[in-house]
Amino acid sequence: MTTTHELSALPAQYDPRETERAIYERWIQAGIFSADEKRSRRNGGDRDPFVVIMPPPNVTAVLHMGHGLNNTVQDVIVRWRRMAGDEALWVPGTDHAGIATQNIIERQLAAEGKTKADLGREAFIERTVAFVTETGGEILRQLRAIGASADWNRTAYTFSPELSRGVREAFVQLYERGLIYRGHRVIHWCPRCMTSLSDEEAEHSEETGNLYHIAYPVVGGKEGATVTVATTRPETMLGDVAVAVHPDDDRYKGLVGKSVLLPIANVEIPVIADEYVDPQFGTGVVKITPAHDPNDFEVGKRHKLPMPVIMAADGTMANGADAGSRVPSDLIGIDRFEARERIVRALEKTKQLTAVKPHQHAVRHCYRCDTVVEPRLSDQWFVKMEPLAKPALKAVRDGTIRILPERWEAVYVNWLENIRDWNISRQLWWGHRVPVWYCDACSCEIVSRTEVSACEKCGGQVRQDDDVLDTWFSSWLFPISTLGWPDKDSAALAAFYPTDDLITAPEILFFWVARMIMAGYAFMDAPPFHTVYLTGTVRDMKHVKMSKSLGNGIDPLDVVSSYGADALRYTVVAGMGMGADLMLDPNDLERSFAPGRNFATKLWNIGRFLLSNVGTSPVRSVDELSDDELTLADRWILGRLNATIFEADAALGPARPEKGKWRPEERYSGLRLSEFAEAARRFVWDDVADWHLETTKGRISGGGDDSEVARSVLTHVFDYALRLLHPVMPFITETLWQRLPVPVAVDRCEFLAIAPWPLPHPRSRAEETAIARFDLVREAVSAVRRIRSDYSVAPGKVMDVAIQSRANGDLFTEHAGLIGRLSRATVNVGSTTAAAGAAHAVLSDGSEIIVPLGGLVDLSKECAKLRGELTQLDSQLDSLSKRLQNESFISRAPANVVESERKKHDDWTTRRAQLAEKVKALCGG
RNA sequence: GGGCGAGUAGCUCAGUUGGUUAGAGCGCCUGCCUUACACGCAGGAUGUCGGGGGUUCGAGUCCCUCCUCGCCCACCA
Repeated sequence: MTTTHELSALPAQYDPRETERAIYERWIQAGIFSADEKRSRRNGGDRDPFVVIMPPPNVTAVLHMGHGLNNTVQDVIVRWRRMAGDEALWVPGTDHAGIATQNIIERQLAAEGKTKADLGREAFIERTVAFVTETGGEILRQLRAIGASADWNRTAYTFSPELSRGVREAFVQLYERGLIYRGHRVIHWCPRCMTSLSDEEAEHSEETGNLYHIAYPVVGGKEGATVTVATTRPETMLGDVAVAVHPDDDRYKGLVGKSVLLPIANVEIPVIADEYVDPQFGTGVVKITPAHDPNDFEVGKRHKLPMPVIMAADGTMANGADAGSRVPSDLIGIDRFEARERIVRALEKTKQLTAVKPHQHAVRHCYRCDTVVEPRLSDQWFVKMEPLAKPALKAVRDGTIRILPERWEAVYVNWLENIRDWNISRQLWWGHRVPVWYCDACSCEIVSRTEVSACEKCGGQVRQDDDVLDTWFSSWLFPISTLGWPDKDSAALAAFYPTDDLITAPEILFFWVARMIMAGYAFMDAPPFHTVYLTGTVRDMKHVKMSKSLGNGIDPLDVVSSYGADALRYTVVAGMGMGADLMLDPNDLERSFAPGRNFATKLWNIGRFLLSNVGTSPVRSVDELSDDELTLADRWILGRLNATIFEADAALGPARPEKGKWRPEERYSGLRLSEFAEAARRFVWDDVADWHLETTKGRISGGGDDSEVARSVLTHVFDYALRLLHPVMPFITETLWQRLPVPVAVDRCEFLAIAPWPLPHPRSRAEETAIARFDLVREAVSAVRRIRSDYSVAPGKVMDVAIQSRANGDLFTEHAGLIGRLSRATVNVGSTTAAAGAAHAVLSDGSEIIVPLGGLVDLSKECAKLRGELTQLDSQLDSLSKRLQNESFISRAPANVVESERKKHDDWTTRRAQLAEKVKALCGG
């Protein structure tokens, strides 16, 4: 793209579809999203690096509003820093998503009437690779449509050879440090996905089930003696190896040491005493099923009990290890829930089911397929988390890392303080294979960074562990592995690690964010980032989370094609408080995205005005303009621009902690994107478009020196407005900026996307008075307009207006023409006496607006209005007087507050007198 | 069961350390196609700031309590 001006006029209507794709293409070709290691200060360059790692979406994902929101926020921040002169890097990527992807392929196979076993492991993986290769890049392509300025040359994939190397390195390092071990214990098992899950992957949900009371006969006791246990999962009773009571429970003291007969399985099991039992709950007797309940497993270990497995991997009943023939033949192969029914019925028949009570309890479900998970005894690989958690906890406590919004810090701390070991092995085919080899000949175990083909000790055959690693075991390395780790000499790692902000959804605070922090300290001895920003959730108008399955989703690409990416981005950014949920109506996209679309159109039309009025020939630089060349309106808008730049910077920054750690006063500041967007919108719409632009209308066409001043100021102001808005609305601002008249003698870069972020103008000193004085002019205009509206004076009729002002007569005299033009009136400034039959208004400086209505209007209306005002003023004045007579107030309130209240009292008193006089003159009495 | 958050205009939400007459967008009402813009312009209405109590000269803001929603965590079978 060239910087020469487009001489053709802008089309009347902005068509995002026509422009967005082309502009994005030019950005890519210019390479402005590519970060250069050598320019990073850490590598001897002259720019601060600013790095954001994109939360990698699943390779199989399709873009939804959640991605839209999250990636827009990231892009706004990255674009802001890029313009601010940082070496900005946004690393994109995807996640191979073990369970999720495998499920999709399995579903495809099922549709073909096949299972993964039919294919075998190798063919299954080949097929999955083919699928991922074909469809995997789709979501990243979609992100380009919303303007994501990521460095696509660095696109990462958790299952790529490079990142896989990091996964192995991490595993081996942790193993060598004794932080990875194989454990035999009860874990969460999804019978549908046929794999183990981590604690985090087994989600709780409150459900009403039943608490079944079952009587177990006491062996050798009195005829008919029983103990009654309570359970929510009767089918697990076949795996019972004991019943337990509390050691101090007098009810059952005599029973401990005796045996009971387990119904159906017909095995004798002991009664034991264990502190774990709560005498208050249920019957005070607990059945102990070590292989199918984590607590019972602990009890079982303490009492050295056998641990029979009575369920197969798919959740059907089976006699597994140590089960003997506990499961009767008619239950074998029966699904666990069906088996529950059957067992309950059988117990009813034998009168051993003594009660069924509804019971609220938390049931865990698989986070991928929602199947109820089954606690199951098995061998898994675990990461010992406590040593890893320590530095991660310290980092947030001491301000090395901050989490926004603040409240999530407590959640984070709570999780880390109660951290439990992480089950990282999955019984899947799709994922990084556990890098452990076994030699059966000498029964040794080899953990290796490279492939092992023969036993190191005996040269015998080896076989690799069948399991793969949890997907999160690769994504927790993302901030380091995408930058080249474990390659210690990686230029990218040196230039860009630690990164800066991490922007993601709170759902993965534990899955991903906390673990990345742990990995950062474990492998780099440094935090991965200094700021975690957790966005809200996108919901529909009933506050239900948007999801494809519920059919209440919005496809961001629909929004892009209807209203443009900028409309989507602005709406999302402006509508979202920090960490707050965003409500959008999937049934009314037009209304939902109106704020963004309307604003984009507004910008477009300002651009059209500029092009047709200011033209395209170079303008003077504002820096050359002297104060006396500028009109009051010019000085006002330049002042407002300065204020807006300050507001924008205050809302967004600081970009990084000034002294390495967040100091208390800066810790929760910045990243208030909606405030930033709102400040920019107010400036463009309320100030530039509604006021300043209107004041230039007579000037530009007038020719001469002032015409040049007006062209210059308006161009400058719009230029800077486009810069401020570019991070939020990159496409339309770039389009308009490319056509802006270039200031004389000012170099400018090729793209707005890399144009310097606005700095406050040096002219700022005199601005405060200019702002106050022009505000009075605006007040006068509004007052006249209100009178016109209140009295229904026809829009076409030019009204005669008199302004009386003691303090600012010169101001109004000077601007009488402007005030008249903006309010459609002929304005005279002087000492006209209040005429009967005229409407009045008082400005904040005490100046009076008088509009003779020439009998057009019923005066009683004006009088009623004035009397109402008077009454209101009286009551306000009354409470203010009381306050000022209150000695506590005078003595305890800060002096400046008291002073301003006094001044207010004086002002109001004057106003009251004027008003009363007016009422008397106009309405008599 | 533990912890956290929210309740402000019809809707979605701002309201920094307590201090002018509580704001914005959308919606609504009135009038306007005023040659950049009807996706617009001008004007307007609407709030016992969830209820109650307290601290204070002063509370939407701080404290207590209650009510209503939401979220996170949790091995009571």
